[in-house]
Amino acid sequence: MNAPTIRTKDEPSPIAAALLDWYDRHHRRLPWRVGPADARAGLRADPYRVWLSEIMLQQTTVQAVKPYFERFTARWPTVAALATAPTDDIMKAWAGLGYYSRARNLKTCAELVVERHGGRFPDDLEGLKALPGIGDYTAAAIAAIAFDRPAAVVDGNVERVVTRLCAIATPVPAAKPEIRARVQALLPVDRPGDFAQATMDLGATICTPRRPACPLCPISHGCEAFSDGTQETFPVKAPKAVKPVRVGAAFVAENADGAVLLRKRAEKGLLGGMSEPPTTQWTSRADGATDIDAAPFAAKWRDAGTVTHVFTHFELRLRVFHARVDRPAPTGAWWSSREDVSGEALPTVMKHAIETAIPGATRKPGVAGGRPSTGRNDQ
DNA sequence: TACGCGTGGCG
DNA sequence: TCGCCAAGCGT
Repeated sequence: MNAPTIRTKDEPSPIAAALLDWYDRHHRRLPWRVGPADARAGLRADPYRVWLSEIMLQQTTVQAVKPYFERFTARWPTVAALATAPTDDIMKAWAGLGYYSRARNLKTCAELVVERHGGRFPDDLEGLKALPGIGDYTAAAIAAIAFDRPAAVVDGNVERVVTRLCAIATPVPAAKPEIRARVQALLPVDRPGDFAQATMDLGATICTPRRPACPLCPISHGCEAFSDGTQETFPVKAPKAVKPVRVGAAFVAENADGAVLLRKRAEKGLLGGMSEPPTTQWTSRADGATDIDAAPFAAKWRDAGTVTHVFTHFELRLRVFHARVDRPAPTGAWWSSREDVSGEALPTVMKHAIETAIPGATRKPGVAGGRPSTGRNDQ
């Protein structure tokens, strides 16, 4: 940190002033955002849209979130509308975005906002943090962006910007308290929401993990790491554990009409509440059950190939079998018609498994490029 | 504190 | 190709 500058109470620090000035000129335009000009005219973003976007953006890129955000807000324009939506509809709309506990919490949180808070989000950190799915970061982001509260917003971008700015060598996440204190000290009292978004924009576009564009950075003059030429060494991270490999099998059953047999996973845990074709248990043992013997019922199972999918903490190798069968769905399962499959709450890994067995099955039917209704894929 | 929890894009 | 990583939260 540079020598502290003497300034009057409400005057932003030179760093914050430079950052806000840069934000005024270079801010990103995003569907959930109110631009700096409107913000300074007193306009605030809709707390519902800020909340929804922040939940979607947890560990997820802006590019991936955009279409989901548009679909959600078009279908459920208010928190009250979302609160009354069937959980299954929300899970289906969330399918593909990942971290599905976010979708379950989304519904619960909307209900609580309606029941406990009359349909309005709390405007303080404590009230926000009491809601499911809202932690330190999201509470601060909503408080600052939607309610202009002087909250220190610390996400991965801010961690990177601040550890470089102040050359903080403590590994993250242990450095979190120190980072938060630095942010709080920099906070401009009159524009906390813009400051939060400015810091995140800087991290996303200039102060990037690799090859940061320091010559374009509005606060490089105050950056310790830049002056040392060590910017790419921050933030310091603890070494990560190796990923174990798990193996299993998925059984994609297709009937004469092209319907696919699906079942629902347990509500909690991995891919909780989502749908899938029947699979074996996934085991880290190399000799895990990947055989036809593990099929949910006897059929002429054909080995369709293997899907490899990397989760956060393990790698899954899923051997895929395919069969034409004509029988009622077992208890707890259902035949999902050709038209319905694309709209099911299928995680990406399960879509891939089904595609491996039946190319085109999870794409929307009736459009060019879809699988012809008479097409057979048996080899 | 450390782990469980998805997915897609990028160099 | 593949490891890294992206606006974290809950337990």
